[in-house]
Amino acid sequence: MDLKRSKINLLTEKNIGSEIKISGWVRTKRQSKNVSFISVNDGSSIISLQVVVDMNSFDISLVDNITTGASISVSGKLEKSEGKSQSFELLASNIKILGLADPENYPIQPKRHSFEFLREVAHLRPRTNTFSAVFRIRHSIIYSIHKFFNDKGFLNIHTPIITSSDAEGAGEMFKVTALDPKDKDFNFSDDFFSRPVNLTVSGQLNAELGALALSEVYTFGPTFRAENSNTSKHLAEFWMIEPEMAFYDIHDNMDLAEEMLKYVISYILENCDDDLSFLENFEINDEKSLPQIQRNQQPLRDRLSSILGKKFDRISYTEAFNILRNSKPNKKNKFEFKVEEWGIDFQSEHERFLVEKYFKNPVIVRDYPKKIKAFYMRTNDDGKTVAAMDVLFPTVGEIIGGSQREERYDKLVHRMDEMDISKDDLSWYLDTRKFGSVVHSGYGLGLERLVQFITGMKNIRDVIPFPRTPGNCNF
RNA sequence: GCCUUCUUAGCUCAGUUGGUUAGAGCAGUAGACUGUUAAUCUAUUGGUCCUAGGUUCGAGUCCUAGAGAAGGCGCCA
Repeated sequence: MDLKRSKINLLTEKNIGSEIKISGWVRTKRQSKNVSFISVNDGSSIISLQVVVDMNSFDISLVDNITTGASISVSGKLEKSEGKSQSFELLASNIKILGLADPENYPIQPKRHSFEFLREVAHLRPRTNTFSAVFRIRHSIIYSIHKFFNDKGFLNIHTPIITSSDAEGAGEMFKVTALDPKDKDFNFSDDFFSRPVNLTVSGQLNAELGALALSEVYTFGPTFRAENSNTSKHLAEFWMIEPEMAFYDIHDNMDLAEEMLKYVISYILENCDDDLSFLENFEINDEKSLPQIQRNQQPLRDRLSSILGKKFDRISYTEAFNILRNSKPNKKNKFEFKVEEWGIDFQSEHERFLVEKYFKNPVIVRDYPKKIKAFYMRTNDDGKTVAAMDVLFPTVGEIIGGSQREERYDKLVHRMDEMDISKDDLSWYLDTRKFGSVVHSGYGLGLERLVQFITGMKNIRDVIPFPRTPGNCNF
């Protein structure tokens, strides 16, 4: 009677007839006089195992204590199920309660909760079907990204989380100090690093150093932005994948981005079908209360498959600008921000028009006006644009932002002067352009936005275990 | 940061033009039930109507301020 624990996702009809043991958390219990049914889930998949308890063979008080949320360990024989919703079930011969869950206080009930409520109990929400599905898919996305790059010969490098550079212009930074900022003698020279330091807003500049020695590298780490952004697409702490490749121009860069996104999506379609199918049905039910126009036009898995079918549309900023300027909504003043002058930054309503209405396909826009882009992007021959590219996806918008980097020392210095960026602080960065500089490119992919797109979750706070947003740093 | 909306039982919500003891479903509790699938049936506990002021004979409902949340926008990934 010393059975090894089986994981529920690995049980198949082949195990019918054998003695097994499982452990997990009770989802629901359905009890009648002679028999009790307990759904147990161990997080290994969306599927719970039905445990059948013959009430005549067990102490009633033991079964009474098995409530939603309790953890139990059950051994017995796996049998063909008489019920409709599963092909096999576990006939309990031995039940051990591992941990009670007081039903008066356990917040997760076998019913629909709002996502807002579940955010308040984020420590327990992985015990729900939706969140366990999202987190399993999140894991598989992360795994497939590592696999994609590994198979292509990229090296994963860790770039610093605490950084002294603040010149990247990627947003407001969180200051890091070991001192008491309220101290009136506060002085950075007395601080741990003897200088002001921040949490990283991007690993890119460091990753470039790696690429200019190791050819193809990528970072995959946490990123921190102290922007007061209150939207369903922004987090103060999120995870970013930043590949950086020597000898890649902007077109190689776009090819890689498209190949990677398609690889990950097809990996998830192949390996996470149970979870995707659960989320797909959830979304369909959820959207029943919405008017037709606000619903998704296609079920989740069809949306993902349709990304794989076609090449992403690729256009220059100028082409996109002309499409937008001549578009119906622009002529009829339906856009909140009218498209009139070349050089404007596109608003999310413009991006959505391109992706969801005009092309009905992911779109890569490249060659943006240099005025609206960062100093490190390579200036094009026209002198007005830079070799930047944004990958725009339906629903989540900008999922990737990248560029070919300015590898020419003089031009880079010129841009830094123009934009008033300290050459002293970035002398190490400039060194790579002094010594053996080469054409190179890279991009940043927001992990959570990709998870959002793949799972169909509407709020980014529901695709990361413990979201950090303005005014919210619980757990 | 800006705009809009919301906050009623543990959860999800209803609550009429301001009118008496504030309602439902689920959960909980007690019981019933020969195999259930968010089981079902019967009974039942549970309320600082977000907070503080104000208007009124009377406020869950109207007004002001504050707190929290959601959606949209900006910033971006």
